Amino acid sequence: MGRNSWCFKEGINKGTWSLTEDKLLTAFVTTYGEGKWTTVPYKAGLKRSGKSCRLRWLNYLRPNVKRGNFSEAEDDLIIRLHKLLGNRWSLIAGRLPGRTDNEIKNYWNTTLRKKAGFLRQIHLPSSIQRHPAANRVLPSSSSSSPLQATNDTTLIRAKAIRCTELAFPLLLPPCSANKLGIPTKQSAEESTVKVAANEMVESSKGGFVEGKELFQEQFQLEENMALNYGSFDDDTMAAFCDQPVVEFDGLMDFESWMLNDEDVDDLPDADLIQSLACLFDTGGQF
DNA sequence: AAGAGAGTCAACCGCGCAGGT
DNA sequence: AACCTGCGCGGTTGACTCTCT
Repeated sequence: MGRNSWCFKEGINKGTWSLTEDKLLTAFVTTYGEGKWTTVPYKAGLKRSGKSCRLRWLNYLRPNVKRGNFSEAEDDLIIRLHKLLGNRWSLIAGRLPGRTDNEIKNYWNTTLRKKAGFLRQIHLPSSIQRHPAANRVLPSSSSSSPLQATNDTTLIRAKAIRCTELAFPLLLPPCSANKLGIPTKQSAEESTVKVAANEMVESSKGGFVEGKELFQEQFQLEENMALNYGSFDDDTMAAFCDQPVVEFDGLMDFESWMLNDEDVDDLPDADLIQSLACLFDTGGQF
């Protein structure tokens, strides 16, 4: 099925690109533009496959490709988007200007997977069932559906389930350890707090609320910042408007966020959006 | 100093989709 | 309907670097 054009041909170079090859490819694409990758090697005088040229351009040579370390804000955004979208690296990359899907994928596999593991320590009692929508089988491109949880990336939408006991990583300002048995901020990264849904706990906004309300508060706070297009700081819980911020206040904003962005070329289809709607639906009761 | 093991990341590979013939 | 072309995607590989002993 049309794979011949990408396949190995006699005398083709493989492996790391040389400076000369980079210059040839950059000069060609800068002059003639992207596209028609199968003809690029011939026209540019490169002994590479078109596929290799495309990859090299997109992941390395293209202008505005951001190199170097990921910021804390980028880490958080990737983790939250991965929780939402799964291994759809191109979609995730679409939300991080200058980052490529390959780079994000590598970064996830080498670094963020562990970090995300901690953030995913939301404790679910065995009796809790996921919302039926989360198990729905999607048509066609379901193999890359954001709902498809990989072995280690179980999609958990806390608002879509009913809990009797709640747990979350401590991202809130430190509460009194004596009152709640909550560790201090310093040890928060290794711990998960368990609070009964009906247990009265101190809210970050002041006063006491039930555990489930605090969890909802925490969840919404995180979700808003993750889906806002600004960076944020877990220590202060303050969003920084260093990039255009899109308010996230539910599915409709999520849809518009995804659909109105010209940089996103792989848009969710109607079923996907419907499924996301189900995930954001509390199912009537928390 | 050197060898082993772990971590990182550029690049490759196979698959599948959309559109054209 | 069947096949071809062009392309994009996600998983995997392997060379290189870093860290530990």
